[in-house]
Amino acid sequence: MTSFHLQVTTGAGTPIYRQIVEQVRLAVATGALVAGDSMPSVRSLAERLLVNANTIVKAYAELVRDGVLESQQGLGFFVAQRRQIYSKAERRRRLRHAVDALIHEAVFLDFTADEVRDAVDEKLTELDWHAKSPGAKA
Amino acid sequence: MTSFHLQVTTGAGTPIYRQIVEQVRLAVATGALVAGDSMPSVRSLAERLLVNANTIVKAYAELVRDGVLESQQGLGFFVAQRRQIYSKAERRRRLRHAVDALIHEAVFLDFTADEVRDAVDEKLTELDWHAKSPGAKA
Amino acid sequence: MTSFHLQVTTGAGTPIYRQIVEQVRLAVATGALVAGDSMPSVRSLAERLLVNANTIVKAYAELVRDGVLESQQGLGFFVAQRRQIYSKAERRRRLRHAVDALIHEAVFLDFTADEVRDAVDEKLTELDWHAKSPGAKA
Amino acid sequence: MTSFHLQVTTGAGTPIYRQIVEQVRLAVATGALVAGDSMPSVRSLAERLLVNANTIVKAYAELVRDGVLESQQGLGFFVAQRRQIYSKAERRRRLRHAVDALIHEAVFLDFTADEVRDAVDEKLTELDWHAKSPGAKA
DNA sequence: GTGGTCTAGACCACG
DNA sequence: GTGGTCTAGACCACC
Repeated sequence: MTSFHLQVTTGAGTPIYRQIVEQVRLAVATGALVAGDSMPSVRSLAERLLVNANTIVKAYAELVRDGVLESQQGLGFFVAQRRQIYSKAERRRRLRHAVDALIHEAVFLDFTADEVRDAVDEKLTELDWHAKSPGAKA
Repeated sequence: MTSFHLQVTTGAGTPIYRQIVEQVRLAVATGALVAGDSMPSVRSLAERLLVNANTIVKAYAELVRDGVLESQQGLGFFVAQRRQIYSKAERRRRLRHAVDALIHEAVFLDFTADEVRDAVDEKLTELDWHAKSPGAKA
Repeated sequence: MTSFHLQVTTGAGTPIYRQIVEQVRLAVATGALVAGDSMPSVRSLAERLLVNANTIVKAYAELVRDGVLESQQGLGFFVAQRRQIYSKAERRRRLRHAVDALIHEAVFLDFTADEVRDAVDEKLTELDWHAKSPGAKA
Repeated sequence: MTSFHLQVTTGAGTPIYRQIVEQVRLAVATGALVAGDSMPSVRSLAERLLVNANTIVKAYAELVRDGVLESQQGLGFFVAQRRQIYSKAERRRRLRHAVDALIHEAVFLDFTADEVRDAVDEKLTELDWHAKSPGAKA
């Protein structure tokens, strides 16, 4: 049970289960969590974050569906081997969807197109992330 | 559910939701309701006062906006401790957050930085959206 | 709202939400439901089947994730254009998983390998289904 | 929750769960409990009788197996109306059901009939499992 | 102890 | 009215 940092803010717009999903995904992407690591149990995490156990169940279920976690009955959840479960078309579709969400928020916040581009660039260079991971191929 | 007295008179000049707002405010001001007290549920109060549930929703919403009440998803409304309003850097924070969400999804889907940039550019030019609306102020 | 037949049996081993998912998938596969058809509302279906609304929510959510349905906020759920969202590897993985489930049940029921083969053949010829649908390609 | 009398004596020869089973059976037989009556929840009864919750679970499970009680997920246990035991063709029915599940998934994943047959064969030969275990009887 | 399914019923955002 | 998120707490299957 690698106790990586996990934190949720209630009252914010984003649902709690979504925050958990995002943070776990990020932790896996950055290597804070690696394949085989065990996740905190549904109940213990619910207590730690002061949320209902079913909220954790929902978050873990989504991560399982997306191939990020795997469940072992009676043992708990574990970080899965990284694999690309989506078809090329579906991946493009999802990227477009994510871009739309960003633009939607930016429009709502009244930013300009250039400000959006800058913000994206800034984040990309900050991560210094250019190429695909070699082993990943749908 | 501290059952403080609450009473509305229909047919009077003042809207029902305003009467509720005023009475709750008064109750808080006088100490009849203190921080942490739970309010009657929207439905139960609607039944008790023989008014439409949306009327209660409207009254509670105004009290939340004014920081008098707080809502806890799935539990109900509670008398608030204090209130805080954010703005200013909040806008910037939310843009960064939206960008993060996009990048995380892109990383998860195993796209490259350039593919992300292209997808964003594509969407921006598609919308042909360059400048802030004149009346908007950063 | 094409009122195709939908029926659940409580007390059986299979969860209610799973039964719903299967039946909707089958209806789409057989053409009983076609792209654009609207699904019964969460609430109405919950009443009709005498189950909790959240059970329907869970079933519909899974169908959305699998690309079978699409949700339009405030309007309801609709049958989506058929598309293959999974990568080739993931499809093989899922087929293997489905085969494992069958074998597991057959072993548990103490059938022979040939009996399993026959049962599969019987069903396949019954459906007279040989080739991929032309337009489907990940 | 018809609060019929229920009492256990520890230290006696008969196991606690058997005492509970007998008393519930008797209550049903004498009409102290009638069809539809709800039973005390597992946890509450465990607390009331000062025994472990699993003991109650065991007693209730036996009563369910015997058709005395019925369980309604999320609601609790209720005195059953009647009972029915299945077998015989049930085995065949369950195999067909399992096959159907496989075929549905395969159709959904857009595999061909031959691909399904191959996948099944592959798994069967992998297990090198041909015959029934000698002691088993259809 | 673990996860999984289900019920009941709350508020929320959207149309 | 629609779907969506959340809480609370029940039983179930597995280890």
